Amino acid sequence: MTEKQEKILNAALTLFAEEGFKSTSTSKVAKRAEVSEGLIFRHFGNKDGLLEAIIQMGEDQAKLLFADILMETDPKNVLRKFIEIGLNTSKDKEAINFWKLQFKIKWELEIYGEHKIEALEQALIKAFQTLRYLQPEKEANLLLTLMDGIATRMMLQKSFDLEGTIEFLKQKYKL
Amino acid sequence: MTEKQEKILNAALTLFAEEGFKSTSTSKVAKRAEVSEGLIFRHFGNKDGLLEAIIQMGEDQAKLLFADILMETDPKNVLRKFIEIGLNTSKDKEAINFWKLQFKIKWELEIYGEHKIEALEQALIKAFQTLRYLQPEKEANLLLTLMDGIATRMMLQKSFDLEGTIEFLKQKYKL
Amino acid sequence: MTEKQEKILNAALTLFAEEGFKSTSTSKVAKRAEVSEGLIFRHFGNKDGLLEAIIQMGEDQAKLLFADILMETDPKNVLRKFIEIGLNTSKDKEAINFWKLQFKIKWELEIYGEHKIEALEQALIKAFQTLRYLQPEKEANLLLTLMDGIATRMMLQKSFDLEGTIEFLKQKYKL
Amino acid sequence: MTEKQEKILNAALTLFAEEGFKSTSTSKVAKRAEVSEGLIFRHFGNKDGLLEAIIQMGEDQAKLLFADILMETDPKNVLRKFIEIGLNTSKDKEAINFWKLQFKIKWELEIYGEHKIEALEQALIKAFQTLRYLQPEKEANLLLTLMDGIATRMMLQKSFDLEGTIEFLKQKYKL
DNA sequence: CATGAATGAGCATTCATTCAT
DNA sequence: AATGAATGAATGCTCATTCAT
Repeated sequence: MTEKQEKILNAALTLFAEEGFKSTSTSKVAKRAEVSEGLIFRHFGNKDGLLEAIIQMGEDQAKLLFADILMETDPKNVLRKFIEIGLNTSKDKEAINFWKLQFKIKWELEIYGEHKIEALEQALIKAFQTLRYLQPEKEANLLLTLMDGIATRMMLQKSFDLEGTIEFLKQKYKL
Repeated sequence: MTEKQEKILNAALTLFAEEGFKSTSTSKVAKRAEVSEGLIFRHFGNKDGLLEAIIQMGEDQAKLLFADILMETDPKNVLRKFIEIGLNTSKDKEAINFWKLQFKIKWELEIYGEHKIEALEQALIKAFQTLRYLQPEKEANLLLTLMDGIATRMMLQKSFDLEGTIEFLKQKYKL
Repeated sequence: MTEKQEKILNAALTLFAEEGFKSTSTSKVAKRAEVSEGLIFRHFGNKDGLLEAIIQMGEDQAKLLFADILMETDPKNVLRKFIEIGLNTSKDKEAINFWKLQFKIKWELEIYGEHKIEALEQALIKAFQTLRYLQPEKEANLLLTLMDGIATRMMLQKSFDLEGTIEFLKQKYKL
Repeated sequence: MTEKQEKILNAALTLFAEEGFKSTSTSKVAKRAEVSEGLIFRHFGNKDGLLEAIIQMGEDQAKLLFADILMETDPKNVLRKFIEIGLNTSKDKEAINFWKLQFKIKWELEIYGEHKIEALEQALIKAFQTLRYLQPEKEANLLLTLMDGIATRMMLQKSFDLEGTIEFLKQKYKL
């Protein structure tokens, strides 16, 4: 990965997250990356290729983020760490961009990357099992679904009380 | 509202919901509505005007939908009806399109129409109060947030078990 | 000529003079005339027909204006009145519009209405003859040409000293 | 300046001069320049940018043309050269286009580029002063105004006797 | 690897004009 | 006579992509 390739990816990540994929022209990306437009195509083939590279980059990042949870053995810690993902994200500008892009793409292209969260789902199920919840699969699913809602609010509703919501959640799950 | 105006609105609603606002060209709308492209601009001024008309149309529909909940006096019924919104929507093709569009636009334009759900929030708070929940505002907010998550899954994750999730929710709230 | 026909002609005259023929859309004319766009075509066939009607209207007005000069018998008065046309025009908003339109159209369509000034030319030639100028045709032509220049400046150059120029001209021709 | 850029400028100059700025579509320019339409916008930003480039090109040319007059020291030569500008122009197809465009734009956009002729005006005033004319400013102004008239006729009135008029003028100023 | 000129399809929008009422 | 809905071609401009250097 050359320096210019990275510049392109970073520029594209920011712009796609801010304005959406369709609305961001390759010329805008080139300008922000301070690179000739042709170079984007040399490296990534076409605009979709650029998007894929960014998504891939994101998945790697996500794996790293999730690894911390997956390695946790104490079920309460699993839940706590999962619930706190959003809180940690909200403090890191780059992380926000990454997640924003994930959701924007979900909606723009109507692709829900189920496989990305499979491992996470299993970890949550196991945690709920250990904690003797009656319907651990359903609990896990509901929590995952709720996290989609929290992400939605967190990124779109300016007045959303992220910390309060997370506090309330932890209380509910007795963490 | 002439016949052709309605054809335009319907075509646009479907296409915007399917492909997104930016990705849908006015010419595509015109073709689907079997109408000249110029007519769109005669009636709605510009593409944004068309979108606004659709959103307005949707809001009127939403008000009708919410009115049923707002008039409910029994707190358990308030919660049940609210939770079941998604279920009812999922059976009506037009309603799905409308809600899909709402979410797509949220993400594409990053606008969260908070005022639209204010009345609903108040109704939920009151319901939780009556049911003696300790933190009715937080409960209401969490439920609303969860509904955003359910909507996200319902519309993007093909394998999502909507009915199971709703059943589980009702059980949780003892409805 | 109905009332609405007149409203259309007046609106078109003003707009064509202000913005030019090509740049003025029929819809703008209709709006300013407070008339439906279709009516323009009912009455004048097409946009060119509207222009022709205005030009005709202008020619009638010009004939009236020139008649005063043509009926003059004293050669000095012929010259004076001719030279002072611009001065008189400059005080009448409607007249300015009319002349502006004439020149704009000249340049936009590259039509020089020679026949319109033939009678005037003859009157000037005769005046110069009577005043014993050596080359009355050339004198007449030069004066006519100069008037085109004066009109150009008067209508386009904001700082143009119309009165001074006319005074100077009268002095030159000993009027 | 690439070859295609020049082709665009030349095509645009001709077309704008022949049909006017507003009436000439960028697609027509592209076709005549045998170039893709997009290229016009890549090089000149937008249609106005193209016009500006042409005007700039013309102004450079005009400066060259005027320089010859401005450097002249003999007052009679100043006047003669000035009066003969039109004659020289009339023999150069490209020059005619340039001047035609200047006047068309004057009328289409109602801009009179006063600063362009200031130096020329000063040179004329000085010439008339040296020749002991009583009102050199007024003489200079009148001559400039007359030249606007000559240009108008020369370019719009097919039957205009340019050479005769200039001959007559030279005689009047005893050149 | 990197540039930037060049392309052609597509976009939102405007326009003159027609037609049913 | 008058309206306003409706059309289809054209307009200025943007975009993703290609290619010679």
